Amino acid sequence: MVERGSTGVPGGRRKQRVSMADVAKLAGVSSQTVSRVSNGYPGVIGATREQVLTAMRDLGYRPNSAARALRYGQFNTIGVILFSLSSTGNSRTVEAIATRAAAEGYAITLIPIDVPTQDNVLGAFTRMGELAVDAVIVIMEIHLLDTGTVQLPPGVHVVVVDSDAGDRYSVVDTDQADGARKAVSHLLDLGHRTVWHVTGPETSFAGQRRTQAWRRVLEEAGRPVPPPLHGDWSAESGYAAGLALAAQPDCTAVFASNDQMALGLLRAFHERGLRVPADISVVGFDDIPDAAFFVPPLTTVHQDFAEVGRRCVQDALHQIRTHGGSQPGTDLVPTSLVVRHSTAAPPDRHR
Amino acid sequence: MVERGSTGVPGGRRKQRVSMADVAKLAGVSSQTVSRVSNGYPGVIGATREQVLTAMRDLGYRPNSAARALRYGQFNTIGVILFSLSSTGNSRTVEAIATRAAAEGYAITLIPIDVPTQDNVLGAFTRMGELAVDAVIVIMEIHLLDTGTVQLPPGVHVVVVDSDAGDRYSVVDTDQADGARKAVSHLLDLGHRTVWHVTGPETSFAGQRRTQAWRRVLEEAGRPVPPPLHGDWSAESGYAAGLALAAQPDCTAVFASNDQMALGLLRAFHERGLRVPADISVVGFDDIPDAAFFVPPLTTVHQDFAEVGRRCVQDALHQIRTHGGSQPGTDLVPTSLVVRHSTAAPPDRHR
DNA sequence: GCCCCGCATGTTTACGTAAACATGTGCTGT
DNA sequence: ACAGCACATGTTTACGTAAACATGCGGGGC
Repeated sequence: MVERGSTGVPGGRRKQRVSMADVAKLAGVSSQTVSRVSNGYPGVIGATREQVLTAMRDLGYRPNSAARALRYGQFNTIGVILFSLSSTGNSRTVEAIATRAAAEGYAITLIPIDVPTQDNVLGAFTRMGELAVDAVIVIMEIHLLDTGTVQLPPGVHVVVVDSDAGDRYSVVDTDQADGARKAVSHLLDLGHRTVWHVTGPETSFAGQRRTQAWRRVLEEAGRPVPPPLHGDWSAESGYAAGLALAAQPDCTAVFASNDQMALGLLRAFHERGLRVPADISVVGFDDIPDAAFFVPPLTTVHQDFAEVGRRCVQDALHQIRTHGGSQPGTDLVPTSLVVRHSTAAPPDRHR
Repeated sequence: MVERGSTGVPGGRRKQRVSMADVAKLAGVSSQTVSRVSNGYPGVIGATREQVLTAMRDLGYRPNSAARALRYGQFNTIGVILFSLSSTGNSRTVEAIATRAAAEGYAITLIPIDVPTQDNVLGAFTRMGELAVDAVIVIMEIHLLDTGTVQLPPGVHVVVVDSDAGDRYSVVDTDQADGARKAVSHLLDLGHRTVWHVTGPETSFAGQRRTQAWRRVLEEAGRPVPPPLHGDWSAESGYAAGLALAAQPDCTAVFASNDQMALGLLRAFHERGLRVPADISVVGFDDIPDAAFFVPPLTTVHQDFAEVGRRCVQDALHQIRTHGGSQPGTDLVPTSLVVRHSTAAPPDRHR
């Protein structure tokens, strides 16, 4: 008989992972008793328990979660499908999801999608299907999924962030419209005749809703609606928009659809010699940590990403526990306007 | 006999997930044949294969990864333990890890640690041990682990980012020292007599190494070494440091240990009427996307987070495939200096 | 024409765990 | 003192998959 446990490689161990049977043998008990100790069940006498615990320590026993999952039919894992972690919002949402899930004893499995083509998304869902996942949280413009093509594996519970798919899925989202409303109203209240707007990409529902709300507020107030400038969330696109806006003599207030584009605006205005907020006011959206340290500190709409993440997990767990008992619908997380120093009344000549 | 498949809950299905046996029954074959088809093995005649595929589709069969993992003894999953996703660097590293891992057919499981106490870290490792994970990537100051207390579960392969634990673990990291050297040298080359410095937190090895390199360059050039100012990576701490530095009449150049603190510096200097770079030069570290749109655009050290993530996964996979065959050691990813507009020669009076 | 071999498919088994059921010991109550 | 029961512990089984081994059929070589 060859001793297969020994190997010449330092630290190179066969995958002879320690199982309950091994512990049981060493402790001189049955594997069921080991199981009971491992799971903290009562009905094991002190001395036996000690023996088992000692054996576990000596052998470095760790339960095999695959076997557990197989036994229980669930994995204590939530999958997160997302397009990108680069945006502050996404990474903070994911962090909140992970933290909350950990507190509930769930792990998070990340499935990133490089390029959001139908194929890739479909692939991600397929992989999720094969994956050990009890529920899936999708952080992505859901219309990319085109429900006709992409079939969510049945029996997998889904929560969607940042989408209008509330009729089909459980949706958690920031109240984009209300946030935008607050931003635009704030500028109008300061006395600006109207508010210009730098949008997010057209593929973004969050961006679309902010833009809709911006338009709505202006229309309701009977103000002219300037043509929106199209951005892509990046500071660079904000900078480009800022150069264009600086050439508009009647532009005294801008609502940017996120803080990074607002940063680009600030730089463009600074370059063109426009003082913020004396000559022109800027409001952003997101309230990223850096926003308070822009020059000048940015007035912006605060999004509670942590709360979004928390509710996602709550909803996912609820679906898991009730076997999909919850109805589709949209859960809106409120926003708040954080007023800093990038907004003020318009210059006198524009009054 | 009660039919347990039916339930009154809309969409609420028992966990009667479709198994190979179900497919086999419908297709009129044995489950082994289904297995063969599922895994694309040869030795199944066309007609039979078609029958099985049809049955799979009809029932919506998806393989159970827990059973697979149990059978094979591995999970095709890499765990990532991290302190925070909030920092740009971490989230981009994680994104790169996830992307690369996905390309290799591995999933990523995230374990966040709220507060990096020994207990929490230990808990995370324990959970990882129980988790279905073939390797672990730790993004964290490793000295928090204090190897005496925290025991990595044996048989789990580990890669560490941002640490000096190269003697015990496989470490992948940005070449912090070289990056800092480039930053400080750049400023000296411009004619500054010396360079002030805002550090990262003392608990950060990355920060420590940047600070060491800063000091070393000054000493080697025979320049005075001003007392470093202590930051915590946040723009706010950079702002505070900036206010202090603005009061130093002989300070003409500052190296901030990351871009966010540099942002804080820029704002403080702007508030104090110091022009950057005419009166004072600033260099950051990281090259976050926004840095190009600071006022003025920031000269900074570019870190290739994506490459770090990629190498982490490569190393982890290598360990998995060779059963831990790789030796501990440090794999350094090079940096580059990106010169923008926040640096210039010192004002004449300081020449 | 018969034997043997190859190939398609079926059967058995093990992976590690834990519920369900089975056993056996000692103590309690009358 | 003995029935009966509570409690500690052991045994069996199922979870879904796939390797290893077994079966059975048809066709080619002699």
